[in-house]
Amino acid sequence: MSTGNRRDREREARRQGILNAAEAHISEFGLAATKMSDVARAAELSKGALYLYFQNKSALCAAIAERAMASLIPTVQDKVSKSESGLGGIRQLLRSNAEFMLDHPSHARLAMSWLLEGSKPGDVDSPSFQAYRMRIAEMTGIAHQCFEQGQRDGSVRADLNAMSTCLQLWGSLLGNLVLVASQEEIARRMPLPLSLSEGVPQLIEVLIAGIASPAQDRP
Amino acid sequence: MSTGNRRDREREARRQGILNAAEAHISEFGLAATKMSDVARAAELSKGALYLYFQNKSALCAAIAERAMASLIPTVQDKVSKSESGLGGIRQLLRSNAEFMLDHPSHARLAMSWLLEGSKPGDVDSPSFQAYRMRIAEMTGIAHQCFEQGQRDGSVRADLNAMSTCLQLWGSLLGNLVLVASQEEIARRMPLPLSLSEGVPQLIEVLIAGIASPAQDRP
Amino acid sequence: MSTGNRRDREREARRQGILNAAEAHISEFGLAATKMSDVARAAELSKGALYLYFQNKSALCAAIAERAMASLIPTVQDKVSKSESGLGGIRQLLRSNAEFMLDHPSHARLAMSWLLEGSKPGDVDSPSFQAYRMRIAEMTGIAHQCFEQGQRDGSVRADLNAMSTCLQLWGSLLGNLVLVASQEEIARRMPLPLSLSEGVPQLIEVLIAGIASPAQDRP
Amino acid sequence: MSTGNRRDREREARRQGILNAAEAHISEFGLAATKMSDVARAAELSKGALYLYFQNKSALCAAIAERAMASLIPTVQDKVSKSESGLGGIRQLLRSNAEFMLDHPSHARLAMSWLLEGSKPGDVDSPSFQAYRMRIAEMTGIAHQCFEQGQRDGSVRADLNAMSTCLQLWGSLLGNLVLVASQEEIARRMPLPLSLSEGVPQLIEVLIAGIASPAQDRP
DNA sequence: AATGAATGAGAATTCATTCAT
DNA sequence: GATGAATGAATTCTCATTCAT
Repeated sequence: MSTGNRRDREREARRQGILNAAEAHISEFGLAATKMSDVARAAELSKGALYLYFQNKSALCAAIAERAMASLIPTVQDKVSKSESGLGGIRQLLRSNAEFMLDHPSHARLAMSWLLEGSKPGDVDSPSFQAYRMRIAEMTGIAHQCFEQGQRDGSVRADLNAMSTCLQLWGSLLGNLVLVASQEEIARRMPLPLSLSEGVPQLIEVLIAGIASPAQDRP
Repeated sequence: MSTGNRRDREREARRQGILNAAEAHISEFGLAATKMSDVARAAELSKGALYLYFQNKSALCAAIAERAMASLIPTVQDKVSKSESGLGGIRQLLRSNAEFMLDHPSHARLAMSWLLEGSKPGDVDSPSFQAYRMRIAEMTGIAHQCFEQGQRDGSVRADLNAMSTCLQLWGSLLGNLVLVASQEEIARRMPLPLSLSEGVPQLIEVLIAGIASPAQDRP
Repeated sequence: MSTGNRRDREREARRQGILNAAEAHISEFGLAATKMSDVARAAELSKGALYLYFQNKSALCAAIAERAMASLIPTVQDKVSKSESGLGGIRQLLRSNAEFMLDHPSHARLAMSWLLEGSKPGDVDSPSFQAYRMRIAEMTGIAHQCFEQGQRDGSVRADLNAMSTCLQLWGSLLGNLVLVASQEEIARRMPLPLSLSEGVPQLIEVLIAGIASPAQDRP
Repeated sequence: MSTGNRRDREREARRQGILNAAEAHISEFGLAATKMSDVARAAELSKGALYLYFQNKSALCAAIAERAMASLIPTVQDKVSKSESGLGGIRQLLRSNAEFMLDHPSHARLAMSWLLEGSKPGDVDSPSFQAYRMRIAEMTGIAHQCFEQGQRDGSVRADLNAMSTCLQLWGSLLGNLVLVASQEEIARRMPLPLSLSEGVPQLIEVLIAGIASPAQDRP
């Protein structure tokens, strides 16, 4: 994996630095409010240098998302493999995802913003985006497998469509984690007695309970 | 409610026309891609006139959201009141919300975009925003009441925090309805065998099952 | 032709003002050195306002070229129609074109720069460009007719392909008028004893002599 | 001419490689669309290395033009010296130039682009540019001599100013060869039934006929 | 000599908002 | 009330040139 080449290592380090800077800014201010110049400043680089590492803003975003998933997948795989039931695997999967997005709020903001803004033609052709797509396939594969195993081992309701439900679980998690990341905004709309992030474990249990086989797995 | 004054009626009609135009454009293209000039053109009004009815773009958005909730609340109240159990009320509430957002995808897009973009100082002071806040309080009130009733009548799990869970249900619904509204974007990321909107009733049943008391209400 | 509408007249006046400003700047500094901000400043307008009148820089250029040809064509038509021979018509056509480009050096610079820079996809779809294309067709039509008439009336060599030769005459004229417009640059490359513009009538006579029937029309 | 020094020979080879790369790219895409990085990539050299061989982009262009003329001049001299009349010499000169520019479209594009863009202060002081200026003087000298010989031997019209007409012939040729090189662009403006390059010999004959003494040299 | 990462001064274009009519 | 022309700050992206290694 390592090239052994100093030049390459430095280049990769810079690339990571840019991703860190962008991620941090998106976490705090959101995607739309994150300008390339903000990223450049945060990365202590000139605006032009950004474009030596990423084709354009869209590719930069894709790279953030890709890196995030790439780092999350091994954890998920590990946790899932240690679960004794399919349902347990789903629980681990949800927990890992939630934990990750709580640590990296930019991921939730980015994923959702991206869906809402839509992509310009050409955006989806960047190498970063292609890589991102592959990660999604990996993660989706894990979830799907888990779900079907759960249906086979009786821990998960058999009447649910696996693919469809997995997507719904992810949508639910993502929706809620955007709320968490936007707690400040929400507080402008309604009184919030508690910290949103603390409720996430409960949310996961509700979702798990929702897909569990009737006489099963109440923790 | 009606002033009986032609001038006022016309003014209100124009206002509604603008809201319709904006809502339609946001439904189709998203918030960021909806320019004030697009709204003006669709409303067959000049750009300047928009500002006679709404302080700024943010207030226009607030007005859209407010109108949406205002129109939804009576339906919800009616449906909820006819439910025999608290859990049934929650189900009706989720169904009504889902139905509404499926009919008006702008609502889901707007609500989420808004959270993600954040608001500029001053945005939250507009009359439209204040009105929106009141509607949220109403809706929240209904949900909260329902939930607690469900806990009292035994249909809803007693171990859940009412306020927190209501918000989570809404987050789940919203997250999923954004996915539905962004089906095209999602299809660029993964293969989608089915129409996302068709899965919404199932999602609601999963959520309901998740909050139902153990030996209860499996449809 | 006139709309009788003050608004429209003012709008058209502004449009012309922008065209004038752009033309003047291109005449003096060339196309590549003419920035939209230069045009805006010269037209005493904001940069944004330019885009109320022209889709983009390319469309602005097309409009300059179109206006130039539109104003030139009637003169040419008049002069040509008064010629007693086809060859005489060609002479008038060349003279009119030359006179015009000497008065408006931007036209020669623009036409040539445009060829050299190439056009981005989409550039050729602007209304201005379409209009420009129609003007070219008109002018080409006049030249072609003239040429063939000359071949019929014996004043023009019969061995020449009409369309091809017309284009060559235009290429020759354009090439030379770019030299005239770039006299300063040329002077940096070689000693120039005389004003280039004064030689243009002679050039035209050389070209005319080149296409004239052997025993004909030596002035 | 050769230093006999390996170091120097290698350096010169690299220099030529850069010129080849630049020439090829300009031929295909034009001057404005030819970036220094394109040249570097095509020359299989780093961007920085370019600047070890050429002061800047402008000097690189000058060197291309200089090399082109340097290679063309001997041919021209040879052809001209074998002509039996001054007019014949001019014909050979035009033919050689045309042939060369058809083979190396970059030369026409470059020469014209250069005139149109203008030169920044300092550009004309580079060694390459000085050398280019000398080549122009040589070529001009040949043409001028030829022309005057033609006037003495009666093959060329005596009423034409030699220097002025030579420049005009060159302007005509250059103008037309830019059209040839931009055939694609022209096709976007008007229907082009024929290949422009095929017409060049005819153009030369027209020009020759235009400067020939009345009863002379019709081929 | 050679590298190629970094710079930074723009370039075109966009759009919410204002204001004279 | 209504208009729509005008603004101008902001934003993304480019590219000739430099310089530490």
